Amino acid sequence: MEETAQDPTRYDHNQIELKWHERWNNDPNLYKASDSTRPKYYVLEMLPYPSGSLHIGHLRVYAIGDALARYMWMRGHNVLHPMGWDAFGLPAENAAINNNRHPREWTQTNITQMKRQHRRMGFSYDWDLEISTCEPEYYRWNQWFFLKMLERGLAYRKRALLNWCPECGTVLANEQVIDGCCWRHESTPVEQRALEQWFWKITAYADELLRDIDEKLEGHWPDRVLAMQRNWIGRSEGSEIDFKLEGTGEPIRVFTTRVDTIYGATCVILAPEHPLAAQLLDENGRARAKQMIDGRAQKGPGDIEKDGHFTGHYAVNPYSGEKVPIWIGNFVLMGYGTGAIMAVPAHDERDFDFCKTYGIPIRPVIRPVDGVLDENPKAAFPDDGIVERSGEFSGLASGEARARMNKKAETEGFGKAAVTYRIKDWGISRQRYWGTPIPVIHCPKDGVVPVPEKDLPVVLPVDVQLTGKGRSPLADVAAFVNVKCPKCGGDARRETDTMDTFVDSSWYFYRYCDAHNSTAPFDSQKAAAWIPVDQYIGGVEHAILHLIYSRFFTKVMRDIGLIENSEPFKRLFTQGMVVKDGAKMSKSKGNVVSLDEMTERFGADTGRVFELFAAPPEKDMDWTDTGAEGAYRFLGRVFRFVVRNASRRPDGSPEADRRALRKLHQTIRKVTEDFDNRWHFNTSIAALMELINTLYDEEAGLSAAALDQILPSLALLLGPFAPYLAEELWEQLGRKGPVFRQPWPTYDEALTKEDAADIVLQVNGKVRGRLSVPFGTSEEELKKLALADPKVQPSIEGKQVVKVIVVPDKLVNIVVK
RNA sequence: GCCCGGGUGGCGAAACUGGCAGACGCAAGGGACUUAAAAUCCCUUAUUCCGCAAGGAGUGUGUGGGUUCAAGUCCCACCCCGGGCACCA
Repeated sequence: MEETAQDPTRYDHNQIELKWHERWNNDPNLYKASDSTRPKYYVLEMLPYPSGSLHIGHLRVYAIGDALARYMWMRGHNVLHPMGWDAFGLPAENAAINNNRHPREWTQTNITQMKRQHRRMGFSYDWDLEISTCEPEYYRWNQWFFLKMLERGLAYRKRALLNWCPECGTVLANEQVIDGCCWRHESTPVEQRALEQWFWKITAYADELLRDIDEKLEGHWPDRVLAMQRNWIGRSEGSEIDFKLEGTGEPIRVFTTRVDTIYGATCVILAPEHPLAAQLLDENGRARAKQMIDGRAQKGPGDIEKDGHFTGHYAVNPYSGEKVPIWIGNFVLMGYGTGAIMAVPAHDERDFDFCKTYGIPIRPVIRPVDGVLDENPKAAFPDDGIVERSGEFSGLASGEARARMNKKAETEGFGKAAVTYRIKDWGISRQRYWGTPIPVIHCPKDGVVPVPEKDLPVVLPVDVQLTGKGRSPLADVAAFVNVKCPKCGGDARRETDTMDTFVDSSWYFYRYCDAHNSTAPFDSQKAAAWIPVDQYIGGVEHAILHLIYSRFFTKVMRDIGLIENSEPFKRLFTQGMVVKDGAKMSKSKGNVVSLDEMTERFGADTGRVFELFAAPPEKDMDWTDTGAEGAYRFLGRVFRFVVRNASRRPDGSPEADRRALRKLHQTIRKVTEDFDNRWHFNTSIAALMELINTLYDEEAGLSAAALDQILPSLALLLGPFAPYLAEELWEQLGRKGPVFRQPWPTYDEALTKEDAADIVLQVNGKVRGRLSVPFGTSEEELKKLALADPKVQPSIEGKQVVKVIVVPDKLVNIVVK
């Protein structure tokens, strides 16, 4: 490119942005939320993982959050807008294994890089509050929370079959298994392994987590996220009923939601892992059970066939006294309900399939409310109806029958009404290095002994051999493992598993409120001043993982007495993905546009404006370079208009002024409403484009007085979307910044009014003409004008006018026959 | 199978409470400026038909019905696409 003389009307994004970047960086208090006389507003984007460097796919969530933060400042709030790093995690460890770099060093390098990019984008973060979860100052509080959980009986250890990802070399929580595969390795099937693990009792809060969805979150969180959480918690009301093992009388407890069908139960089916199964089965049967368990662990994408095996034993139905066979079946899950079911083939599709296959009788006991009992059903009838052939309960409606049967079970002591949840306790142990050490010590004499609070943090050792193979690398670090028991002083071993990294992100937003506290995770009063987060923004992929863990943590913290609120996030917004060439941006797809490249070519402002303009923020958006050029042209047009007119003092014409000011006030209204109602920044930016188009049209006729109003307003309106350009224009207009501390412009409703009402004239709903009349013209008058209109005349001539609909200031529709 | 979204020009989209469908941008075409190009500025652009033209007539928001003076918007049935859950008893 050839050297050209400096043209002050050229929009040189690099020159402008680097100038302000420099100034902003030299002002550490610029974005400090220090004015507590203003109402608080806490806006937060989900904590990023420092994976390397940012690309334009990452940009979107921050562009949304920053626009909101700046707008809320301008609306007079004291805004908390922090940023930090979810710095523990597997990629760091894998980088260490593959490239022989220490996870800490790898992580630090990435943080430095990404922080530089965040700053270059001009986001309004208070970097003073920056946290990094891999620092002992942070993770010691994970350990502290662990001890609190232990004290309250919310942390426990048990041996269980767990999801093991061979690729990660560690176990996964249920929430981290997707389609039978690991959430990080989409094509790696998860294996079942029996391991001794730490669990947190999220099930103790299942009911409250569910209830607060309705009571506190509904209407403020996206429906689909709430639907996913409800589904995940999976509350189900039913009954637990004891069948008796024939011979010994040992109770076999089943869970059912349809106790009203129990007279139709023709067998009892146990999960193959059910403890009783091992007792009842012979050697051959146990082999079949093992087959079923293994077959299920390796289940591929498709369904598995129903498989069953008769134990040779019988159980007695407590209502009918009938003797039914006991089977094991691969479709009965040990982890849900009681791990045993009664099969009612006539009224449950799965039971129908199973019993059909094995020739077990099918006995209908429910008839449709307005029908008869189907004696030979071709398929299960799963609906509620009227109970038949059920002794004293015959003739009752299903619901009533359930209530009375539950009562009977309770009175006679063989069962009760019961609620079951799908959600299971959160397994937090991980057999990896780069995470928070679990603060307990195993003593041969005293068993599991918590590390005393005064000894926290248990610091992650630096010198560790990482292999990624099977067990925690910490187990091989003698200096770490070998300790004295805090209770008896004898030789003991440290726990070598680390915590799931979702622990780190479950409470970080509290830490921002008091980021440098060295005696507590945070000060309760400081947190109370900011929590709940007013607006949380992030990807929908965390709908059940992070967002349910954080809700759980908040409830526990409340019960500990740290805070008073029960929900962490008042409002949640989930932004759409950035798509390029029809696919989500990712390294493996090779469609990544680096943020640095984009910034160099177009500037941070253009990137932000385009990402907000191309689609409403909750929908996926397509990145195209030509689209970004459009956003760049728009900013250039604004820049040139302001620079050209900053020092002109023209006389102008009242008509041009009126048209331009009308557009200005309409735009202020539009952008304000978009912020306050639905965040459709695409239409806000479209409105700003319309404004600049009008200003170009009217430029020659504008007066100095009009310009004095228009130019500063333009800079302010641009502030949330293109902060660099806004600041530059503000300065060129001779104003003192920063823009985001100025009051948001207000509009005058009277000035937004058009001169005249544009009335559409329709005949039978078809547009035949239009009319310009003063606002408030009477219905009578409009009707008269419409009927007399020369454009309308031909369409009604010779026809009978049946009716005339008049919508004042809008439309007249003449109905003719 | 169940639960959420969604289907509008060549493309991304707008139309918020039923009242002119397609704002705004991209792409495309034309023009101005320029020796030329880039940049910039201006104009055209859903579609079919009639007309030399000014202009006019029709069609059009996944499909089929319905409600209404009036439907992208409301109701019923269905098709397609995306996401979530999926032997949860």
